[in-house]
Amino acid sequence: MTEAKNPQSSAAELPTQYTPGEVETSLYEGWVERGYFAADAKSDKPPYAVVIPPPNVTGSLHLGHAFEHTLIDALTRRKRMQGYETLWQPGMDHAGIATQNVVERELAKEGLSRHDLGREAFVERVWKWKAESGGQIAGQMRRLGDGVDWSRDRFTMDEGLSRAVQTIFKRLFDDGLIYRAERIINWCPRCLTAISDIEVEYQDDDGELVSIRYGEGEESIVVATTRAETMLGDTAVAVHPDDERYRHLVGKQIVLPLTGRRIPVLADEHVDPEFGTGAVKVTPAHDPNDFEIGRRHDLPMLTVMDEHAVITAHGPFQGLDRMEARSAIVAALRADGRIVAEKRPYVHSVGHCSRCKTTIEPRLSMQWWVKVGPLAQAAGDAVRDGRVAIHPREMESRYFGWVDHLNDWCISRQLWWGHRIPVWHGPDGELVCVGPDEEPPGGEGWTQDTDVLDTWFSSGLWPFSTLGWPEETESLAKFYPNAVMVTGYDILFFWVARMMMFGLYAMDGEIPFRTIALHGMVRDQFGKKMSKSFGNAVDPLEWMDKYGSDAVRFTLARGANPGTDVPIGEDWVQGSRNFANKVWNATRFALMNGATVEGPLPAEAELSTTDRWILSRLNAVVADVDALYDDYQFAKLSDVLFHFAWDEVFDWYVELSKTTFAAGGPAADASRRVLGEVLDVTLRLLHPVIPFVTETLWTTLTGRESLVIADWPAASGFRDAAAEAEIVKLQEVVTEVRRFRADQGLQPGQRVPARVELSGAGLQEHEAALRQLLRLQPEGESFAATASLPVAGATVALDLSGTIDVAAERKRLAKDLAAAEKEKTQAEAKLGNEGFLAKAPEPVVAKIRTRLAKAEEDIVRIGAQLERLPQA
RNA sequence: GGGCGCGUAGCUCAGCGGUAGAGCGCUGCCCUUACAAGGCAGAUGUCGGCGGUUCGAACCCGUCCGCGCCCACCA
Repeated sequence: MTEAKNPQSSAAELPTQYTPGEVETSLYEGWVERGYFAADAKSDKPPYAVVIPPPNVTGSLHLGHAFEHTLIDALTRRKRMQGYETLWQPGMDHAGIATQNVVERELAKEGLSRHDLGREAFVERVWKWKAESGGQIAGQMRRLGDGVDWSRDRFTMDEGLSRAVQTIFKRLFDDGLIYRAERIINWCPRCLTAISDIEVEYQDDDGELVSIRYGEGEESIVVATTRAETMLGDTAVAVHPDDERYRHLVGKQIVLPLTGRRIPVLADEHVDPEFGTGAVKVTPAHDPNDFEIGRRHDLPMLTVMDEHAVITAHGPFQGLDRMEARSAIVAALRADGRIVAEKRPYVHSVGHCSRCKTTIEPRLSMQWWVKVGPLAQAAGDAVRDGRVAIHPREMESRYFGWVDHLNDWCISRQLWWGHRIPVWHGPDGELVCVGPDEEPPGGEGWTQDTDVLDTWFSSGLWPFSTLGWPEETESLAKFYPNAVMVTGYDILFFWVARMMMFGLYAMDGEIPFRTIALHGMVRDQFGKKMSKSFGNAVDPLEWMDKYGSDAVRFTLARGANPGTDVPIGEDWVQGSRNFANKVWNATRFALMNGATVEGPLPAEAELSTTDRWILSRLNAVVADVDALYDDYQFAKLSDVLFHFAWDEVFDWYVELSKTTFAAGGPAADASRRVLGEVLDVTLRLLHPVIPFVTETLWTTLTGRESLVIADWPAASGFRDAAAEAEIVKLQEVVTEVRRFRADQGLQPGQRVPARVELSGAGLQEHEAALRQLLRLQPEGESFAATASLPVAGATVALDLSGTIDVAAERKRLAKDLAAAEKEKTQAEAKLGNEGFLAKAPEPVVAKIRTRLAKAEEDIVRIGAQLERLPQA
């Protein structure tokens, strides 16, 4: 064996199996300590910035986070290797209502409510929770290998970001884009707060549609409702203006049952005469449509429920919960003979609080609003004019559909956990919006608004608030706009659209990021949604402990087709672990055989065909992977790397190199350098997705400091089509002979005397390797060919000493013959088709001709082989 | 009611106009000195149905059936 340039001891350091364990943790801490992930705003390098979609501090990360982090980490690691000043901005979201609910549930276990503590103590308590949850999340991120700049860690409620919130609030307020108004809002009677339209989840519930007769005799009209309890607040009945049936009643007053109140019948365009009876009860204070009708007709707004959705209207129903009231009122109406029809069950769409699933109660309420018109217009335009690209493209329509038909955004929440609205109320109802450096108005009777802001208000500022805005920091100048926003399609409206609106507004029309790359949701191995209640949710830590972070990451990346959901099962993670182990062992082999990265690659003339083949393929793969990264095709690039590494490098190049190494000499030296090169580059290519195992192997292989700061491979442009074709041919010959051996029941290790004739295929160079791969002995003196296998112009004759299984061989050949004949028929049919010849492009026709020629050749060859077989 | 998308090997999914693919699973042989978390060989599909366009369709068009998601003020 030739002296290796690499210390032989390095291979001995590697055990025969890859065990991720604590290796991963210590590697990660080393990376952080050495400052690899720190982003320097003063750097001359071009910037590449991505913000983390800040996880809610409601607990710990799930597999969906691991997925998203894998993608962002891979992107940023590659860019860092490419020489960009890379910032992966970490941080977390206070997640107002979600976190408040979690802490309230914790309190409930102690038998306490937030009111027992009072606002200040409760908020204190939430901060304590935040510290715990935040610590847990940071730990998970480190375990995953997230290359974030921890020195820049932010929280949506930290001092700087609170300042950003106050600044933009003030600016919007002064621009007239934030206002206060009393409207029907979505009220959660459990969370006791207003929520925005998109925080309402609609689902089909079973209800009961009752038709109730209002008024008496001639002057009566039947209305239908699923919410009978709201009739207590009815202040009109509406019909369509053109509806002949009710024309005589319009303008009249009729008696509202159970109350004795007289309410008008009025005409309004909104009413659909086709629906139900064509008459609608109008409850302006408890239904958004009715509210609009009420506004148009100047109706009284009669509130009959309190914030808990308990009836407040005077009378027998007072104090009843809305659901109790519903049945009580229906019963009372039935007793009065006023129920003229009932439909049960009646399936209809009902809104629920997305946080606690309680049925939403539309409620008339004074709230703060953002006037989204101009902001949404700009957000839509930025995508329309191509300044921001949405990937995958199909998601654009969803974005436009939302941004272009947006109602004003209710931003106030009656919660305690969040950014307090910076407006002070004066004794006479004055409103003063207070900016960050301003003193709130003093004096008697001035109090700060008690509401807090919707949590998405602060996260909407994330791409620039994390960089120091409103200060004009170096970081802001360097890293805004971000390169890409990687996030789930489920929060396109909640978050992405808001960042677009606020980014463009606060940064004077500058977009927050150039590309929006939307990923799907992680699902279980059967494609089912993961959820705790369904019992199929997985703690990423569990799998990381069992199989390593790399395995989890690789599995997630392999499933990441743009915008589509990602199924993941434990078996698949196991498969990825196996891949990591394979890479591990291939590198061990290389080290044991003196593979090296030292010195220049041997000149082309010194390289064997095999070397040139693998280098040619390597360069093709580098180019492919680059293109796929630029298109956010994580699944495909992972697949390309998986197959290149395993099928081509490990199963063929490494196997072929064994012969070369055994022979020694300059060819072996050249191969050692090429193997070193191929592994070096392959490890670099794999590093962004599986950083840990690649780091361990690469530093051992190269003796250099770290792959994290290594250069990303550049395709050299070296390609050798002839070498590629030659190796493909060699693979054909080897596979064919192996197939024969398997069919003949030969044991894989059994040596067989053989005579090989490879010059016809131009494969002479590979005879030694071929003999090694096929376990073929020299023919010896008494050689008697009992089987002769012609393939691809080469012939391999084997001496099976008369033990050939004729039946098996006949079966195999018959099958091949049938395939060749089918092939011939198909090709002939094509070539006999004038339309095809006239219209098909030349390369296609040529391909068919080649196929036909090969099929004919095969038929002759196989026929001859069959003939040579002894009769059974 | 609108909009988007999906039905391809047992499972989960790629492919989106020129001989049907991957991973896992399955069958057989093998502990061949990097790796049994491995090697080699193999089996498996009327590409949801029906029409149409085309020399040629899993891929384009129409239609039907079955799913999923998003949006919408169905009393």
